[in-house]
Amino acid sequence: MTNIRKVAELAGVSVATVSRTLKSPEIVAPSTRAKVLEAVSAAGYRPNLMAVQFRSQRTHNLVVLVPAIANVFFARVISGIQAAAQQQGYGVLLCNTLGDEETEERYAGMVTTRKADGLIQLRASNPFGAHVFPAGTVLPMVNACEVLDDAPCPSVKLDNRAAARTLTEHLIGLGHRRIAMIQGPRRSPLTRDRVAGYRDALEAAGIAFDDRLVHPGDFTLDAGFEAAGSLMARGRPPTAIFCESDEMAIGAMQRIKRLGLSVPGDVSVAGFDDIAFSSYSDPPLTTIAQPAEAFGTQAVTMLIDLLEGRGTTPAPRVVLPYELVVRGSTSPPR
Amino acid sequence: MTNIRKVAELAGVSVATVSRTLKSPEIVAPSTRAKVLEAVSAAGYRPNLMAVQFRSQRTHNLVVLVPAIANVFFARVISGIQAAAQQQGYGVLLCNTLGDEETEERYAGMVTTRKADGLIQLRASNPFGAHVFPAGTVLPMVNACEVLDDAPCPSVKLDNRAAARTLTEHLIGLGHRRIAMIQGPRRSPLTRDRVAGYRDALEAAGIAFDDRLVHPGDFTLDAGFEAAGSLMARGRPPTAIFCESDEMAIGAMQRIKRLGLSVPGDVSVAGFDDIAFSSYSDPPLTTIAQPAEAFGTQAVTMLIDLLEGRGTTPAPRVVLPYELVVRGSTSPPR
DNA sequence: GTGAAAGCGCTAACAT
DNA sequence: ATGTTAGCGCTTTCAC
Repeated sequence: MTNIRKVAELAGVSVATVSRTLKSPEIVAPSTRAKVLEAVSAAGYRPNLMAVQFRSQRTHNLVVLVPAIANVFFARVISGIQAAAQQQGYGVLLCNTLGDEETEERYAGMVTTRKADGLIQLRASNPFGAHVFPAGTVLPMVNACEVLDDAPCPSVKLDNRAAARTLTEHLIGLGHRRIAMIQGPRRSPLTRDRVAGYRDALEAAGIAFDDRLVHPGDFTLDAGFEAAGSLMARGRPPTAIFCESDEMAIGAMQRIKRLGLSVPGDVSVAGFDDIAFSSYSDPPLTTIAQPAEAFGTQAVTMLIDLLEGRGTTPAPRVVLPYELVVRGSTSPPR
Repeated sequence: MTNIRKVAELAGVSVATVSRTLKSPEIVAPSTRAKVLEAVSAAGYRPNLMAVQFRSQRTHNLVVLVPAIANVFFARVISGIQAAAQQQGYGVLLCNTLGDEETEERYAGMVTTRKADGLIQLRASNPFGAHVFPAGTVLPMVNACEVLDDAPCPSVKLDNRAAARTLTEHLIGLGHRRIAMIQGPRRSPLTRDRVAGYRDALEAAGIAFDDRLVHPGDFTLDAGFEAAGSLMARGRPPTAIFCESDEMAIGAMQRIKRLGLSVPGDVSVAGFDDIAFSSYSDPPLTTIAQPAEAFGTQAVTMLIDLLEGRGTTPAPRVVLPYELVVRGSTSPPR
């Protein structure tokens, strides 16, 4: 492999001069610079980043912990992360955790073993829990999307409670009183906050909360399909269903249609996320739009700030805006 | 940071012994081993992978070039890649290229600058085109999904021609004669092979190819929606549409329904990929199922074989199986 | 403005 | 079985 020494020989200068020419061209004499640059291209020299990393003790890599890469919403977040990282000179080490804590901790080891400089966690859990960090050090991590209440690091999220309240109010405004909810995983802060928003709206409208109208799920198409089946099998089925993800909403709509009912004629359905498929579902889905890519770019920016010593105290807690998108899947009840 | 020297001091042995204890425990005396392991855990020692990489000249990272991370099919391939890489001790550096050649070449630089050991390319293009490799070296790369005809490296793909023929035969078998096709990008080998399969089937059935029935697209929902609009506006619209991706098929179905027509009553629609949404579309989509995750795991295995000197000549060209999945979106024409 | 040299943490060749 | 040491490629003092 052609290294800096070869280039130095070729240019008739010292390795230090080659290094300087490449890193701070302005401090070498123009004539030397020309010689060196010519030698660099003559030799087809590319700096060995392993050595650079080793020397500088910085990999310029970020680990990203994703519960499910194939989830359409997360895929958009990852796109945002990758674009922002690339733009700031960082690589992205992608890890699919399936929401498993042990797996997350194992991947977090990439930071403690210096394979990456920092980590972005898209789930509400601290993967460094078991890792030892020198006291007084800031955790090289940012928490995004599903955020810990007391995240020991910067975080980016949505005001899920307000968003869920907005969506529920939309349904109530249409005249619905029996509004079901297909939720995310029970222990997720996402679920907790959105349920809180849902209850806020019910309460404000004087509608009693009925726990037979809530059903847990896991954000997938299958979960929505199944949950809609049990909800519609109730004695007094709901006239509207609020799903905590668009995927569940699409699954739910399909189940309702297979029961011979119509959306929104018999049941209104609303989702959360605004994925691309939601504009093309039948009917198009009413939902809460989240700025998925922005979660990624914001998380990257905050993490790099942290890594490069531009972090602030207290850690920033960014809340991104949502938007209610009304489409054809919601209408007044019969 | 606690390094191997600290551990050696703590255990009262040399750094070499610590290294050996960690790499080949069996060659150190049991008593020494115990001392060292204790020191390791007492010091909370984690080997510095930057140094290991530098020393061994191997990063154990793979670069993955994806045209579009947010594409549901690719997301599944990436899941497969990540799982296999992780399992074999490699990290995945994910790069979103948007199909841009310059971007691909820039990312390929991660291999020439030794930030990664090898590369998986999911598009039919050699990103090392402009990079200089020592003559006689094998390119540290594998080409998957959309594969170059003369890929200078191992490859994994589908028999797209046969799959497209199978799907077209299904439509012909139902009685369709005017079968449109919404294609992928014009210059993609995927498009070329699938069009060839489509024409094979037409020809075998004695149906003349009509180029007014083919329409280019780019695999997205939007493209399917638009293309279906123009196809149905023809004087003699098709009775069936074969879409080169499920996303385009879902977009097309939605457009057809908005025209007041029914699927499959007025027009049958078929897709390609078998993404999760296709089971939940209305009607559920007839399609060609591809083993998306398997593309990823196969690509990783071949690449690591190559990197670790287990590559074979000639380079393996793997063809994965497809399956026709018949659902409700196709039926005999009126 | 340029060169000489130390040293980042680790592994492996060699010596004992 | 264990220790000593060179050296991977680079950046950065410190001299001149």
